[in-house]
Order: sequence, then C-alpha cells, then structure tokens
Amino acid sequence: MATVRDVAKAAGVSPMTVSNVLNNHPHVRPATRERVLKAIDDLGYRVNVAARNLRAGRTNTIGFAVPEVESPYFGQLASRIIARAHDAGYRVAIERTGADRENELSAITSSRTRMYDGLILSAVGLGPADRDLLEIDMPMVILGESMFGAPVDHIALPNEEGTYAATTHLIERGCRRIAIVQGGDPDRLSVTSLRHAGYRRAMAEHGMDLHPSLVVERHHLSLEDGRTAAHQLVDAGTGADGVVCITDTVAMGVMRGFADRGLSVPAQVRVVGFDDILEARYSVPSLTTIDPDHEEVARLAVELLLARLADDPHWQPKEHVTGFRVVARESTA
Amino acid sequence: MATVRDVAKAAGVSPMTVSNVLNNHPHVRPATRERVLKAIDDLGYRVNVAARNLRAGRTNTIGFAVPEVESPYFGQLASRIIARAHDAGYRVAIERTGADRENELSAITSSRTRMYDGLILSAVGLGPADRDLLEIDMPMVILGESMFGAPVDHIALPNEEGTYAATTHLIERGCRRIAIVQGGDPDRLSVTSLRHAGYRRAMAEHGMDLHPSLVVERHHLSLEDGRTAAHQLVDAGTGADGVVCITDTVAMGVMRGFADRGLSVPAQVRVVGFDDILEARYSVPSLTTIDPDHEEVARLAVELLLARLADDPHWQPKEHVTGFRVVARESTA
DNA sequence: GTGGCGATGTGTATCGTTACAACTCGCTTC
DNA sequence: GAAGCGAGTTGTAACGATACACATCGCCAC
Repeated sequence: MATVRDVAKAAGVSPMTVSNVLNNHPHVRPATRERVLKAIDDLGYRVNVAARNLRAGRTNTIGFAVPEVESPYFGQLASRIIARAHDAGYRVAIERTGADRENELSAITSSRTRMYDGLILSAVGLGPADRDLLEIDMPMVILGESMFGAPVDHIALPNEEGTYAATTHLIERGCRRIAIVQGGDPDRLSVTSLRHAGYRRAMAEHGMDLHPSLVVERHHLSLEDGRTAAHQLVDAGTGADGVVCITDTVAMGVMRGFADRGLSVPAQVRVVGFDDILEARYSVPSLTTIDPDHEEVARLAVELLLARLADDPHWQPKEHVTGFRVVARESTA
Repeated sequence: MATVRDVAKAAGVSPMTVSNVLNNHPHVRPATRERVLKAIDDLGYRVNVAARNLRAGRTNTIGFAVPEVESPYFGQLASRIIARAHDAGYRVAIERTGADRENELSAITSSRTRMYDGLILSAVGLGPADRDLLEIDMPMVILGESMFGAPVDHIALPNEEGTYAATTHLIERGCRRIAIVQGGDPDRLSVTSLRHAGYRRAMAEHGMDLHPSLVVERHHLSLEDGRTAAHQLVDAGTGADGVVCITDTVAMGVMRGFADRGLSVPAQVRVVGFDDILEARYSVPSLTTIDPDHEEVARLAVELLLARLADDPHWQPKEHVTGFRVVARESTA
C-alpha cells in the first residue's frame, strides 16, 4: 500500500507537500497540486487513518453505545444521530453494549472507546451508584438514566410525565382497570421505575383502583415479553380494559398477545405505548403512544457532545428533559 | 493521558515490559506483572488504539455497510454479524451508505474504510457495471447483488426461488389475482428484478393472468411505500386477492394500507413478505414470509471475510446462495 | 568451573502522517 | 542596490505502541 513518501517520490515533491495537498492547505501552487493528485490517483494512494489519528490525537468519530442494535427505537435514534453528527463533520460508530451494567461500563472504560473522540451512551443498566465510574477522561453524553452529580451531560426522556399523560389518556377514554407492563427492578432508578411512578400517580390522582395483578413485570422489553404479558393479563382474569406499556415494542407484543386470546384492541382493551417508533404508525390497529421528540434528543445529544469536545474551560454538566406529546391513534380510539 | 512510558516509569520497568504485560506475552515474572498492573490502575492508563493500529497494521475491526440503520432487517442482521464476529475476536462498525450507488462506492473507496480490516457490504445500489471499482485492495464480502467476475465473495439470497415459492403459496391458497409490490428498476439486476422474475415465473407456470396493473412500483421499500401501494391496488379496482411483497417491511405497510381501506387480511386479500424479520411474527395478522436463513447469512459472511483476511495464496472468490423456507402465518391463512 | 540454556527484561527502530520552523526565491520598496 | 516580504516548499521531530534482536542472570550438567 502506497504511502505519502511514495506519492511524494512519484510527484517529485516532499511528503509534506503531499500532506498539504491532502489537507487542502494553502500555499500549494496549482500545478504542483495537480501533479500530486495525479500521483495519488496513479498509485491508488489512500491515507492511513490510524497514522493520521495517532498524529492528530483525534478521530473525528463519536461512538453511540446502545443496548441492542436490532431494536427499532435505537435504530431510528441512531439514524438521526448519524445525520446530526454528519452535519458537524463527525462520523458515528454504533457500539452494542448488550443492556447490562457490566457491558455499559466496559463500553465506557474499554480501550475500544479510545477510538472515539466522545461517546453518546444510551444507558439502561447503569444506576446512580455508578457515577464515580463515569469520572473518566472521555467526553460523554448519557441518554436515559439520570446520573446526578456525575461530570457528564444527561438527556432525560419525559418518563414520569409522559407515562402520566398516557395513563390519563386511557382514563379519559373510559378505561377503569388499567394495567402496566414493565421491565426491570421498579425500585431502582430506571426507565421502568420512572414510568411506573407516572402511571401510579395518574391512577392515584384519578381515584383508580390499582390491584397488584395489574402490574406485570417482564425482565426484558421485547415483543415476546409483551405478548406473554398480555396472555397473563387475560388468563389471570384481571379484567384489564387498558394497558400502559413501557415501550412501543412491548405494546406491539401486547397487542399481538391480545389477538392470540381473541380480544379486540381497542374495542375490548385499549393499549398505549411509549417512544413513537415508526412502526407504531403502521401497526393494525395503529398504536397510541408518547412521542418524546427524538429529533430533539438526537440534536441535543450531538450538540452537547460537540460543545464538550470544544474543551471550553467553563464547561458544566447539563441536564435536559425533552418535551413530549401524546399521539392518539387507533389503539385507544 | 498516560502512556506506556509513564506506566513504565511508575512501575520501574521498561516500556516494553508494559507492552508485554498488556499483550499477555510470556516471560514476565508474576511480581513484575503485578507491579505493572498496579501502575496501570493507578495512572488510569488505557492503550492508544490509534498507535496500536498503526504499528500492527490492522484494527481487528470489520465494517458492515448497510443502506439504512433504521431498518429492522439490517438491524437484526447486524446483530447476528456482530455476534459471529465477536466469536472470532473481531469488532464490527456499522456504516450507513444511504442506499445509493455513490455512497456504496464511497463506503468502499473512502479513506474511512481504511479503519477496517475488511468490509461486509450490503449492496442495493451497485450493479455488475461497478465490478471494476471493486478491484481494490480491501477484503470484502458482498451481500445482495451479484458481482460476476469481481474479486469478492458474494452471498446471495434465494431471491428468485423464494419469491417463486411465495407466489406459489398464494396460488395454492386460492388467490387468482396476485399483485406484486416492488421497488427500483426491474430491468437492472437487483433484488427487485430477481424477485420479480420469481413472481413472474410462478404466475406463468400456473397459468395466472398477469395484468400490468398488478405490478406496483415504489421507489423506496418503506412502510409508507407499502401503504400507498395497497391504496393504489384498492383504489384502481384491480381486484387483487393476493399480494407478493418484496420485503417484510413493505408487506407491513401493505397490510396497513388494506386496513385503511377496510379490507381484511387474509379474508379478502392475502399478503406474503420476504425476509422473516422478527416483527413478522408479531404483527396482526402475523405475516407469511420467506425466511432466507439470516443466521446462515451472518455466519457465512463473517466466515468468508475471515478466510479472506487470512491471506491464503490460493484464495478464490466464492458465490453462495443460502437456503430458504416458506413460513406460513395468518396473513395467508 | 565452565559452557550452555531458559527465563526475564531492555534498547532501538519503525509504522505513516503532520505541526512547526526554517529556507529559497522572485519581487517590491525606498 | 539592499532590505524585506510572502508564496511555495521542505527537513525534522514527534504522536504511542511494539517487533526484534540482544543483554543479563541463575542454575544445571558434565
């Protein structure tokens, strides 16, 4: 593989001139530039990124660490983040953590991340207890869990308020026995605990009965988990006439589960999700959900990270909570 | 940021010994190793990947270039590829091409790819005409389009046979006016043209009438495209009682489109997709589709790429076509 | 007691690129 | 005509890790 030296030799100039051409530096005579470009073309030269990165001390790449790459939610968010980063001249590498604490920490600390100038981390396993571990020398923006006091920017979804609104929406539609399908430990601060709190508050404020059988726990938040949760609600005779789901993916599974049992959505039971993934608009019935403004999340995440990379001496960690809106569709009609 | 030299100084050894510890080389006394590890820990040292890559001439990373990261199909395939690559000690970076020829070529030739030891390219825009451009010095496996004669491995899906089977399945279920929803130029060699050929052959062999209005073209292959295609089929009064969709995503959109028009699937019109994405199992109705054995695709892709990386002097480009099976579900019941 | 061997550790050079300072020229300016 | 300037170009020295060859040492065999 050709190097700058080879190109320099072929063009009859010094390696530095080749570098100057490559980086569009001024003070290169057009004729010289042409000769260098021709030599580059002739030799099929391509710059060695590892060498450039080493020399420059930066890679112009940011990492986006997600629990799973196959989830529509993260796929769609990644797509937006890539677009915003691209606008700013950065590339994005998607990193899979696997949704547990160990892997999220390793995504942060592992040597791999040294390939990135900064990291956007979609946290699901980390808790406030891990905040010390985040005191590392890597510009980072956390999406999801709150890390009070940790020296990182944080973008939170409107978890509590959103789920409150979703639950209230079901109540307004006439539901009386409203179940929730959630995942993870509700006592730990997490997506589930916050959304659960919103549900509980809405139920309490509207004087709804909250029987324990209406809270269905699942370890993961997959389509299959949603489906079996619906089965459980039906088979246990809970008489649920509305279901708040912790994510749209779970909600899709729940709707499928009701279909398995011959229940009609929304005629017999209404379902609401959270995230407004693209698929929610196309399911049958289409899914009522909470839209937490992904575009805003992506824009903010990239913006905050770039600000951090700028190395402003007065930088302070910021905490953002995005807005949301209830998108009413057929599943709660 | 600490370097090997700093660690060496702190541990009272030479940089080389630090390197030896880092790389688990033999002939390091346990006591020395301990001291080095302690120094690494104390200083929070982490290896500089750029330097290591430069020195080693390899990155242990393979690129996976996909048209779009938000598609369930590619997300699910990526997940499998990551798993297989991980088994072999490789990392995967997902690269978005944007589904056009320009970007796919740039994914191959751009300097960025020098960050990867090899590339798995999901091609949709490239055609055989581009084969010369693939004669570059980068180990590569192409998924999708065939590149006859190009010096790259190629994994093809059973496009023609799969769609033939899908169409035949509809015929066996009693459909008589079978439409196809496809994308791109059917005259160019592409996923669409091959799948279209399978549809056409099945229709011909079974003596089915193939009215032009039954072939619906869409430029992209999105949910929205599927939906409007269904609208068109209904609104134009084609009387279609079965629809072959070029992908599951399109099929989901088509089912939604029929729901918009009050048509019931499968009672009034049957729908079949292609890919067997996870969502196909959970839609209502669940989607009959062609399962092209993703696990096999992922396994093969990584295996072929690693074989290529091994630099065997007798390496020859290989062409694989994976198997498939018809997964009958509710949408054609 | 000497040669030799295996275990352990170290200096040097290098991967390919680029920042920086310095150097050459032709030309203007007084 | 000397000083000065700026466009154009180049040499040198890193960035940080590691392959390789070599040095050192303790200990065993004969």
